Amino acid sequence: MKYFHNEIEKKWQKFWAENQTFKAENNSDKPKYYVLDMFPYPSGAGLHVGHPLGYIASDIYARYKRHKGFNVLHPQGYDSFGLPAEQYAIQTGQHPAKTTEANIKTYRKQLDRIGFSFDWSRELRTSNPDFYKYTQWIFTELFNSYYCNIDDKALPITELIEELEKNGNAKVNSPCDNKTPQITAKDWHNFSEKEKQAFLLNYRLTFLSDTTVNWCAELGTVLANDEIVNGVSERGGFPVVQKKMKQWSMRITAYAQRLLDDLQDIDWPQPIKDIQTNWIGRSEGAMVSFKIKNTKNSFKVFTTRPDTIFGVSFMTLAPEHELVEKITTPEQKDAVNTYVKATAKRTERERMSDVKTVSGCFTGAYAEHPFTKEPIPIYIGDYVLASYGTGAVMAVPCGDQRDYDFAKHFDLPIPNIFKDVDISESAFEDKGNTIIDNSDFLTGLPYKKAFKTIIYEMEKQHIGYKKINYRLRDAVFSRQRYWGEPIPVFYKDGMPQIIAKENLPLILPEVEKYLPTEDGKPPLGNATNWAWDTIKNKVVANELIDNTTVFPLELNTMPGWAGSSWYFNRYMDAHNSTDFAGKEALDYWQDVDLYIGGSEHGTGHLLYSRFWQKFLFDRGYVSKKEYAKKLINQGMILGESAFVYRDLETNKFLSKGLIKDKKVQAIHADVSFVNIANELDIEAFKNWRNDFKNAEFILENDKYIVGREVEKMSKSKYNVVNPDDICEQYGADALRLFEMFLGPLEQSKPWKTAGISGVYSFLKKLWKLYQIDENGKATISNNEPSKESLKTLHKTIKKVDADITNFSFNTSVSSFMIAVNELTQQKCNDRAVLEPLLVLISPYAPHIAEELWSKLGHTESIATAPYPVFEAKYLVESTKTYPISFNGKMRFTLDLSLDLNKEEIEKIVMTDERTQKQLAGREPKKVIVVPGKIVNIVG
RNA sequence: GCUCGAGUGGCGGAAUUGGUAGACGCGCUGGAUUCAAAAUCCAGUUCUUUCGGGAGUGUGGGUUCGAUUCCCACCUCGAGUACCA
Repeated sequence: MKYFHNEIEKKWQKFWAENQTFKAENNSDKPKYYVLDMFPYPSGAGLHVGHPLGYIASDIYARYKRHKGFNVLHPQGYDSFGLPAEQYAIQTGQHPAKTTEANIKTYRKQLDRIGFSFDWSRELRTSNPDFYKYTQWIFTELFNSYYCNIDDKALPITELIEELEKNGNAKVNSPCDNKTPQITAKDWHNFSEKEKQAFLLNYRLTFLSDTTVNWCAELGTVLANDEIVNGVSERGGFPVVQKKMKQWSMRITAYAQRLLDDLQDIDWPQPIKDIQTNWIGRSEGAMVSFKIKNTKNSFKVFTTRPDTIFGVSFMTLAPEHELVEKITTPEQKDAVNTYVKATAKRTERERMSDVKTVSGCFTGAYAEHPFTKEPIPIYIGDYVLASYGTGAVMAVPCGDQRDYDFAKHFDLPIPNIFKDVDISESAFEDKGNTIIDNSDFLTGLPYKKAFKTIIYEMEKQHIGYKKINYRLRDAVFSRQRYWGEPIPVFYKDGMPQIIAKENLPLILPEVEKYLPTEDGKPPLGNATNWAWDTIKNKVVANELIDNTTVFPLELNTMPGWAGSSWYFNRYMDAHNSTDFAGKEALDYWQDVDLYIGGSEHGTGHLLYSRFWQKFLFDRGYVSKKEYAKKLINQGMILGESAFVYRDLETNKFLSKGLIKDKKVQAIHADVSFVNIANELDIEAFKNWRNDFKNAEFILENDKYIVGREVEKMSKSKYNVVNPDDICEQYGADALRLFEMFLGPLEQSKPWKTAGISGVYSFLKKLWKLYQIDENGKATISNNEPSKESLKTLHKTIKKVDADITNFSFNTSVSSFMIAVNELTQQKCNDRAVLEPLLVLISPYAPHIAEELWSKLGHTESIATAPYPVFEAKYLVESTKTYPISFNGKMRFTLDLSLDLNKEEIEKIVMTDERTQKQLAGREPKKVIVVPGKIVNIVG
């Protein structure tokens, strides 16, 4: 009987679905194991061959763990809110829900063909009200919480209110302590309700504030820092400008230190940890106050080099700094105004592209040096960012290159405060062991000592204090879009109010237009009836609302990362209708044991989700402060684009070898028109697009040879390979094996369809090995297998088991090939070998394994079979490698078929040339030989 | 600029973490089978050679009896980040 992958695969996919083979129970005697993929955004283009790479790896692992006796949770769902569906809706008028639904159907069909062991009964979609009900609920919980720096955790806001009533905010240092004014209990009592609400916004973990945001006019929305790449929007590549807007933000900065510290506890790839560490950007330094001469004003600066304070020769404020207006002298007013306006106009991108141009303006004001009392001129300059530190710096030109350049440009003094250091060309930025000079009481001290001394002195004289600063910013949470979770907030007296849990979800309304309203409100502003209905009938039915002063509902929606910040908890109890997940389920599944997905989410999803988990942990809703123990980033599968070359003179297409030094235009040709030998199917190409219909080709050796280049797989490059086609032609098992065989999981690698013939012929050989007769039964013997066959089997068990543990799936595929070749040669047909082998292969190629398993007479799915145990005794047969330990290690390979005893092995080892070299004439005191393990020579 | 990561045949990539470099697959060459093709099977395939060998894991040094693996410097490529005081 021949191997027909199509029949087999369809049959078993149906079997698994009908028997719910992979449905996970929320309790079991078995230990739990949770394998999670980053769920896909269902785009209109469908899956290409690169997408399933991570899913295949996680599926192999999930199936492996089931064989190993674990109760495995392996769910899948869709991140179904997002911008592309909305943009498509704007263009075509199609409701995003409809296109999303259609896309999900395509995705599901494609995924099903690959034979994943997902528990689809737990499928979730972030755009589903059943799901976003809890996304909204978490938002309200964040709103109702503050970060307590004493307990170092989030607490209910009610506890803060109690404290304010008793003691004011003297004790509760908010993370935003720069801006929050100190109040007493009396102040609090004197506040009006509105003032109280406004004050609490300084503490809530999600809060409304006027912030400078990245505004993208083309997309009509604000963007978070991680949604901007090279100064333009990640999606679409549109320009982004800075703009002040009233926005919801998430106070992720409150968690900066814990997000940093807890990286130590999780087994995540080092690059991701590095990325997050850099993004959080912790730096230690000091906050220093400077008085402004002849006024009562003062301002603070943050510096990482307080030890260089005697090298300050000017101060620089960000052009947006609030003091600029107050301190600028009348003579400088015009110049300053011009400069401030000019910088405001520049986009982020322009600012970035000319970082070398020094610009700034003198304010006319002077600060007072806190120690020497000397006057220091105050400048403004756009190299100082309003959003970092205090938006002001003390400039030490001898110790900072930017200050140095600024000083040179404006001809300001550059006092040298480093001993024996030349600063005539550039600033000296090394800390090292430099000795501080010309610095009053710091003179003669090395960096570290000077740092400590100056902070001690500052704190003593109330000039400044030690301070840790983070680069991380609070995450802007509002989006002026339609296709996202509505923010569950209404406004009363201008102050935001939360919609209670029992009134959630706040359903996304239908709108006629997906564009902003005419008066510039977000798309939800088109749904006036929805807003009023929600308010009156549901939200505050018993409250009297002043229709004139209250705008009913928040019209912004949540950003794309809201749903993905907690979805992993929902899978644990996906159908719970009263809570985001039941306590029992949460306690049972705890956290994700293995998470697989792309590294491009390092500063987005992978950071935000850790933040939300910590918050849920603080408030007692989940039991783990990190949600994923281990993370693996799968690499990208790249496409191999094909190019045809149009001669710019004759307009004819030249075969690759004929280009020489002619001027040609390279044009992407669809890769499906090209065969293994890089020959183009000219007819197919002509019929492809109208403008190629009458194309003329100049051939070499009667063939048109295309050029090839490895690029990202994308529709516009016509290099996309569809997994459906591969499944049709070679089968899902071949696709799975091949994707793994392509190379290490975490590396990027090009896809070459030609290579799949290797794994395909492996599957055919495997099939042949079981000798299926005309009745569809395997020819199998129940005899004792040969020693060789047992050796092959156990060697393979050992290797594959180690491979899976190390996630090097590529080498196990090699091992399978070797095993099948050897067993074929040995003419092995023994049940005791062929059955365990099938279990080994089953995670990788589940369909063929199931089919052969059933042909061996089993009625249960192979998925429930236990993983075979490796027995060392079968490997110590012919040769064995012996490591020798003596000032290092040495390995020996001895032929054990000779059945050597201890003494004989010792003799061989001792007379060996390498041993003699190692001993270099010395006599060994003792030679320890442990057969099968180690040879130890004690010198 | 800073921070990571990687350089091994024609190609994708192995190498038990310091012990016979190039497993396995693709491709290529030759052969068997076939009227022929596909499919399948067998042999070969790092380079060089006067057939004894010699060289060889980006380059140059070092440690070691022994280095693709460890250390130092450099070159190239990739990723992240970008005026963060």
